Amino acid sequence: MTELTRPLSPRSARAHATALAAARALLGEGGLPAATVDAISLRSGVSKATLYKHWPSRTALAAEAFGREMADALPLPSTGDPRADLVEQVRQVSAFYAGAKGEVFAQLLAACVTDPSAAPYFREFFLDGRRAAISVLWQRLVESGLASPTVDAETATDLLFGPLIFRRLTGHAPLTFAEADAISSAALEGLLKRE
Amino acid sequence: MTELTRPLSPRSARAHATALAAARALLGEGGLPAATVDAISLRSGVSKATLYKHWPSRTALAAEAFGREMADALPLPSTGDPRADLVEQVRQVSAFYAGAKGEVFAQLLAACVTDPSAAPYFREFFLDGRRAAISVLWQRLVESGLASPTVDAETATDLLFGPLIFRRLTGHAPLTFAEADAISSAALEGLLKRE
Amino acid sequence: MTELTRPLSPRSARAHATALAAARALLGEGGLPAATVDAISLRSGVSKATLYKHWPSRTALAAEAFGREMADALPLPSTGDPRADLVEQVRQVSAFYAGAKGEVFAQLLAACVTDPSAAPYFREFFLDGRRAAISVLWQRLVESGLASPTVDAETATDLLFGPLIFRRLTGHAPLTFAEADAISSAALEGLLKRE
Amino acid sequence: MTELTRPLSPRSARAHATALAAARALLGEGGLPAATVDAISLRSGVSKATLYKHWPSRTALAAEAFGREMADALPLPSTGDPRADLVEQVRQVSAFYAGAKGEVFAQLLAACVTDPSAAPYFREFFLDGRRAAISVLWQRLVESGLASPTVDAETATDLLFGPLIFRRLTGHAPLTFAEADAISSAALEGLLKRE
DNA sequence: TTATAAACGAGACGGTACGTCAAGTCTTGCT
DNA sequence: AGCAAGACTTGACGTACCGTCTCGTTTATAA
Repeated sequence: MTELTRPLSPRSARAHATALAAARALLGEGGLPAATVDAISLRSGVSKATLYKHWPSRTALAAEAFGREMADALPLPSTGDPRADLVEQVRQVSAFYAGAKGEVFAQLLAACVTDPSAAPYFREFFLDGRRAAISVLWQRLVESGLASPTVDAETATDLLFGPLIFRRLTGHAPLTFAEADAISSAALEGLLKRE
Repeated sequence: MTELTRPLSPRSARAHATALAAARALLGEGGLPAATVDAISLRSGVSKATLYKHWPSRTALAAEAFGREMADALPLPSTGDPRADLVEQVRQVSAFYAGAKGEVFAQLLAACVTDPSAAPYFREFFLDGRRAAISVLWQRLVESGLASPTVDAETATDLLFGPLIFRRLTGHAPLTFAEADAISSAALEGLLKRE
Repeated sequence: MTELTRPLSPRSARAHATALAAARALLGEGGLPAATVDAISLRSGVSKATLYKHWPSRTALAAEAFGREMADALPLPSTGDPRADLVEQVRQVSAFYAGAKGEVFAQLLAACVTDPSAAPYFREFFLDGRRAAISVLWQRLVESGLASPTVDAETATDLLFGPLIFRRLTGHAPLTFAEADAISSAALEGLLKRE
Repeated sequence: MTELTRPLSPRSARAHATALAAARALLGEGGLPAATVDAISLRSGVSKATLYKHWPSRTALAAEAFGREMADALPLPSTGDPRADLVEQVRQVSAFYAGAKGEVFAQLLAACVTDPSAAPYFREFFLDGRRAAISVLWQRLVESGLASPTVDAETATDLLFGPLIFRRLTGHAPLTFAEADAISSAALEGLLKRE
């Protein structure tokens, strides 16, 4: 448990949860631009003052809402073939980025650049989750002897997803499965051990 | 010549250039947040109305100003060793991202997510330049037989810089030379031919 | 001939007339707000620079256009009965003020408050014409011995039309024939000689 | 109490009053042109957004400020002689129109033509007050048997002040006491009963 | 007929103010 | 006490129209 997830009084917990639900709904309807503080307050019935007692900024609130929603949306593949699992995960994630949720992801990532107070929330509730998932897959590869233990999961994650995210942000190239495969295979060639 | 760089009357050209200079200065002083439309107008003496005739939004203006400034700031290494050149370029770029200019880069990249009208300007005046530079280096590698012609420069660029940019945006990991080397060597392992 | 109506070269005269025609049309379509300098220039093909060589301001141009149009629109009644003629004139004018043209009149009168350079044009091309018409009627009354020569036509005009215009501007009371009659009869009672 | 004068929370009332005071001061210094929204906001410390929550437009704000200021500035004469009182009132009002405040009055009247949203404010806070004052005087005349009850105070007011205001707006004739007397006596001749 | 100077057409520019928006803070009153 | 309601400040945005200016072209008149 971190500083961002301390226990709350029942009343506070209710306000907290209600606000998150409203934010999630608004994010789904119109992305981050729709998740206005006033809109969240209005829909949830939680006052603005209370919102700012729970989160340092609107972006932080949205980041937590988004992160919690995504927590279960991207299940870990587990076919037994570690390499295939990782490739599959990259494909899934690239599909995610290409879709509507990917748009929200991009908006949040962008917003965190401007609003540093939100970054910890985005990391805590979204990025760390993704990263942990990859760590598991990576660990399996290392244990299978396919990947070198000298490359840490951090670097592997960045190599596998950084390119996809970069494309998503700049929109200079499409995010198809083919592209995802090209990237993941190239990256994995570099990451995995030679025979 | 694209649509964004059509020839202008002398008078317009003057206003255009003056505005860009003011924007560049403001970006240098306080990053994107300082490059307000009013501030640019005030400092350059170019009226707001004129600014909005030349650019669709403040972000587009800033993107062009930033891109033009960076055009020469990142020279191509040319030591004769294609692989070393590419590695050196990655190191330089990672240093760039880690510095003050990298902050502005991140702000612009983020702003383009929110403001789609600015994205073409950012691509035209910054990203494409960077991408072209890498293409040259990549071409040398292909010609040297070190890299496979089946991997295009686009993919290579994304693989080499996507991870760095991702780190810069989320701030989850530092952008040191060591990190840059780890990433570039891992990526290159996958990209380059095995002997 | 006043300073405002000096002879022009054929070319200039053409531009002058074309601009006035365009202004008149625009006034008819959307009132003074529609008679933008750009709109007049665009529709007439007369450049803005030329417009400002002929008139000191957009309002002056519009005032002249309006005044010339109205010159013949309000014919003098001439039934032989001077008193009836005057009453009829007041009724006609009140009907005019109540209509669409009256709206434009009000807009021009208002604009001249803000833009003093236009006032002479409004007087020259509109007000003086109206005032002259009343003078004729008033003169007939005086000659008929119905009105005292000690009251000048100026005062009579103001008394007869001031109230109507005041109502038109503030909109606090309607401008019906009944109202016009009430005002004119009351005013005339004071202006005309007793039996 | 009308819709324009509903009760406000203490906080809002403070902002409302402060804004009006600033507007009044600015009107006094530079007339309506000086009563810019930004200027009022700056001087009063009330933000523009708040101003636009309280009033539909800058003109409406200025109209209310002006009207409230004038409320006590033009006291009712009460000499016991109803006719003399009315003449005196006309003289006072004509002096008012001829002065600096009259300039502001003309500007506001003109502005209300362009900005219909402001007209109710000008009526509510200025014109109705003036009109009520005249009604009192007129009532006294009627009660004294000097004026006919068939002429309503509305018409009398328009007849007495319309001409003055018309002169003030067009500037075609001066607004001296002599002129005012000529107008008022002529008008009253028509309005008052013959013995 | 041709030169040439004035006037024009096209349209960009500087300036000023407008009215709007969302973020984040603060007050007021209810529970 | 603590929260809902909501008004307030701040800062920037993008727009509209005015009147001025530049530049290249047309037109009228005199050589």
